[in-house]
Amino acid sequence: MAFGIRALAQELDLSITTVSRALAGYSDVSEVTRRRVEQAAERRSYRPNASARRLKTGRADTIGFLLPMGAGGYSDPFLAELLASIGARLAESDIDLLVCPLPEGPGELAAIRRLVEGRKVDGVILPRTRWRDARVDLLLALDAPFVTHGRTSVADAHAWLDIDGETAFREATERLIAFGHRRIALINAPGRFAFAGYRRNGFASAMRASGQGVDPGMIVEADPASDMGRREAARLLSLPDAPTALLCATDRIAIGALSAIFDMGKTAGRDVSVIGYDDLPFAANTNPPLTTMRQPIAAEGRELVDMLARRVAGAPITTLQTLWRADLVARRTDGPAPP
Amino acid sequence: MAFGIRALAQELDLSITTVSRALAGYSDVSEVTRRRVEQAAERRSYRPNASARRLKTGRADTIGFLLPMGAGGYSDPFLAELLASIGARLAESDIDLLVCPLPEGPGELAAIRRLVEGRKVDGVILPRTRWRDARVDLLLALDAPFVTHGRTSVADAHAWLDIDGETAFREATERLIAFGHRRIALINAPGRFAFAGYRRNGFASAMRASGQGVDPGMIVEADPASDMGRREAARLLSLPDAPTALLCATDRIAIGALSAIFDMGKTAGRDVSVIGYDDLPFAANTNPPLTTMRQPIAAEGRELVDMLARRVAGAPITTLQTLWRADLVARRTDGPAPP
DNA sequence: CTCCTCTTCCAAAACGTTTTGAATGCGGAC
DNA sequence: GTCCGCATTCAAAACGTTTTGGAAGAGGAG
Repeated sequence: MAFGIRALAQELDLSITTVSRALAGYSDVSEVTRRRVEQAAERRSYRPNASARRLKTGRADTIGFLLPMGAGGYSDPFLAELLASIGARLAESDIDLLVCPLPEGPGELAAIRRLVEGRKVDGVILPRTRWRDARVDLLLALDAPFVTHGRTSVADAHAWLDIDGETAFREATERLIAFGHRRIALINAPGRFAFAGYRRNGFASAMRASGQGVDPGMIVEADPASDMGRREAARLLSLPDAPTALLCATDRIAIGALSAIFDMGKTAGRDVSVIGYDDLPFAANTNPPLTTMRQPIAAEGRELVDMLARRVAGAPITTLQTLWRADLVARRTDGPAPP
Repeated sequence: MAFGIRALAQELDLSITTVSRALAGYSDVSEVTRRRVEQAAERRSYRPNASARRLKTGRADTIGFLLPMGAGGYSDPFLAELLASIGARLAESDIDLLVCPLPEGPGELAAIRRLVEGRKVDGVILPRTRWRDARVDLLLALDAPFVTHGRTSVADAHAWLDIDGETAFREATERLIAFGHRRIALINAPGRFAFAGYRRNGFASAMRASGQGVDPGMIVEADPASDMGRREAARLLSLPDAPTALLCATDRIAIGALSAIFDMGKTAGRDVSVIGYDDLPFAANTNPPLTTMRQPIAAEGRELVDMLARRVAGAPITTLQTLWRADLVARRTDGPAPP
């Protein structure tokens, strides 16, 4: 029913071929014809049927974003921002963005299969890698072009963009040590996430370098989506030899920690130092404003798209492994250790 | 190259027709054949080419989510959460989700055209309506099935789901009045958004009903994505006859207000009351925890999907106009007016 | 044996593009 | 007048499905 190329050709008394080639910009159609075709197409607001074009060309002109869904289904501000910047970049190049929610559990692999075996996308972006990641294994097995945000145990074998969490957390720890803190706790994200390992290593290496070993009791894990950050912070702070500084793997955990500190009648930055990670928009508006580490989320989204494009075009994997660094944003939740 | 239905049929020594019908569950293929086909399909992990199927059936089995991009490109937590719940609902029914970022400005209409004229989607969800909304006009003109989140000036003519902001803000204002507040300010969202009008009306009607008129100086607008909320709050609070309560159109604005109050050395809930709207995840973790109004975002996402499905199936528009209410979540940023 | 009804299968025609390979017409060179 | 090259156009064959309109065969009724 739609106004197709056939009707357009008929109206112009041209062949389908010529109309197609005129609009595609081939050189073997005369300037005057091209103009005529373009005007008619505009007038009728003709637009090629995407399915037909895809079927014929074999390209989907679409990429998939695998969106991990937490148990609560709650959205992750980091992912939202990454998604937004990916979308913005794609819009510049007329490529569509298919968002594929990955249910937690075994269903996630089926969802990926549907996407790539159905040829719905040319390539895939996978954020929030786990260290041992079955999704990555599957994508490798399917031979689908993809880029991850975050490294994995098989990082050599695929394209990735990552932020150097190890360095970032080492430096943040050194900062706290320089402030005179001796008992420092790390409230990490769950260990299955690849980034948690790096952040932990950075923390541990700075602690060891400073001469004080790592007290296993000072490293805990909390799910950023829940209020576990708050509870863990409260627990740590009421210990007999409580830490004077809390290094948090994410801003969401840090927010919870701030809340716990407030509840105890203490003041963040003076009684207890807190450092987060992500610099989410609301980090500047906590009370007091949160000291945190900033990763360039918008730039990451753009870079992921560009890397994926290069991968689809056949660039070798070894040229598509990028490590960026995060920068500390000093605000007011950290400072000298209390006497 | 992909393993198609043709190869599968050949391997089974059956016709393409039979394979297709076996997998589609038609009754005119014998049970034993069906089983054989299903097993082979499983073994070869055959999956119909989505483009071919779409071309043939005319359905895209995909819906579009129009994602408005703020100037900064920053993601909106409300939209992120809505998107997540829409995605989760769709996954249950094997429908894909195409996210279409709408650049601010005239380009937004072109993006919509690409989507629906290219037949990439069966229907569209449009959140964050403006009162006069060119996108809605376009969708109506294109005769595309769509559902909006939020009403518009032409709400009679399209399907929508909305939260009754007028009632919510009237009740919140009444609550503040009951607390003894006399000077109450509304920090609203920009007036172009449809919801801003309703919230303003609710506020104004409660103020009038209480006998105190509405002071135009006590209604200001702030872009939730920026730190204008903070600045406006600071300005209002340093006025000669400063308000004792700030009613904020969104939690993001409220966060900014809280921050301004903190900066002035005052305490929210005691010196100045603040009420937000959205109950975003971090609202429970502000200091002190934010009193706000909760809209059931996850349920809204599901309902939008279901409404759109009914619309695509041909349900009349008048049966697809739903108004839900928001509930106040009393926490600790509001209380009796100071003497 | 003929005729019908079921069950089970299939050939072929779409769907709306892109692309291949060739046809047409024209001007100029010989 | 013939031949060649160039510019322009087109018919037809895909792409991988779904669906239409039978056909073939078996079994039962008459």
